[in-house]
Amino acid sequence: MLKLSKNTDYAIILLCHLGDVDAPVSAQEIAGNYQLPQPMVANILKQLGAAGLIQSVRGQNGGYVLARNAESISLSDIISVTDNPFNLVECAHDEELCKVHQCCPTRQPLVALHRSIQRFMEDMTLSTIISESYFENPDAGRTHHETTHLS
Amino acid sequence: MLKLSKNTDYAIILLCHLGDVDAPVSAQEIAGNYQLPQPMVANILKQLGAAGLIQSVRGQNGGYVLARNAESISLSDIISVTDNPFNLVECAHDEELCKVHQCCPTRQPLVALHRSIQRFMEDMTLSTIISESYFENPDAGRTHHETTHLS
DNA sequence: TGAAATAGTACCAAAACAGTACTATATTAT
DNA sequence: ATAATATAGTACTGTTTTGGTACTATTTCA
Repeated sequence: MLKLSKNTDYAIILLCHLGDVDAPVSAQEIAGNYQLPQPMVANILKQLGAAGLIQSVRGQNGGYVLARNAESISLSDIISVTDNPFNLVECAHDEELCKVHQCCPTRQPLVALHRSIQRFMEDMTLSTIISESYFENPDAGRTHHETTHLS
Repeated sequence: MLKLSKNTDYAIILLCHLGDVDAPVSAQEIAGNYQLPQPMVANILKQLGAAGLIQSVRGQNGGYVLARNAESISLSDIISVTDNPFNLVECAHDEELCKVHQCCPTRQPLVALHRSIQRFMEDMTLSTIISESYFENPDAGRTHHETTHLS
């Protein structure tokens, strides 16, 4: 249906939060903060940790921290963890999969679209996302998430 | 999962075929030509007809023809018929839907990505798709779909 | 009048998504 | 030590979407 999964949607929120805080943040804390289902948040953080995007700190007062700086984490990185590998059309990566191996009219232009999206996602880094978000708003302090309403 | 539905995938193939032929083409004919499931092809053609992208000719020797010229049919038009309305994120069109109406970090950049994809799909017309496809290959005649193999 | 085509609608199985549950292990505060 | 708090790993479940089918009615032409 050409839309991002909740996993990805949430992952971006989580990572933005982590990118904005220095101390380890727990799943519970984030889930509470953004009113997201705690088990899902925990799951996603686990995945992001396993993928090496964030680093886990176990034990009491533990949580997660970004494993690299926000400039080096791209939207593409995130999506490849939380969504299945991005493939606008099956044959985009593996031409063998093309059933219509006669004269497939779709491949050329759709692969172009695929690449275009891919590039956008690679260029869009977490730091860009954070700077474009409302975290940086003058009247929205780090802990006052109620202050700004999206228009 | 951020991929095109089979419906859309097939629809593009069907429309390319129609754009390449003048006389009405039946669902059966296309399904046979591209080895696609006939009922699905029929379904998709019905939808495209209802949406006004193609025109139906009923009765024996009937079929479908493009309702407008291929320049005026965009990938966006096609997808809006065969996929659910394109929404990379729920809040892209309807901000009210945003659950995290506190300080949603995702909205700005994801709406940007959404718009970028949207524009690409609006600019990509059926005639462009056809001209980029292999229909126009010198050695691939209109009815010889076997001649070219995608590499 | 029968064959071939679309029109409309409804249905079904399999896959993906969204979300949950449970057990084990690590760390720290007391 | 040990209880509390956290991640790690894994497996499960209900709902939605997708992919595909079936059936009946209607139109048109030979």
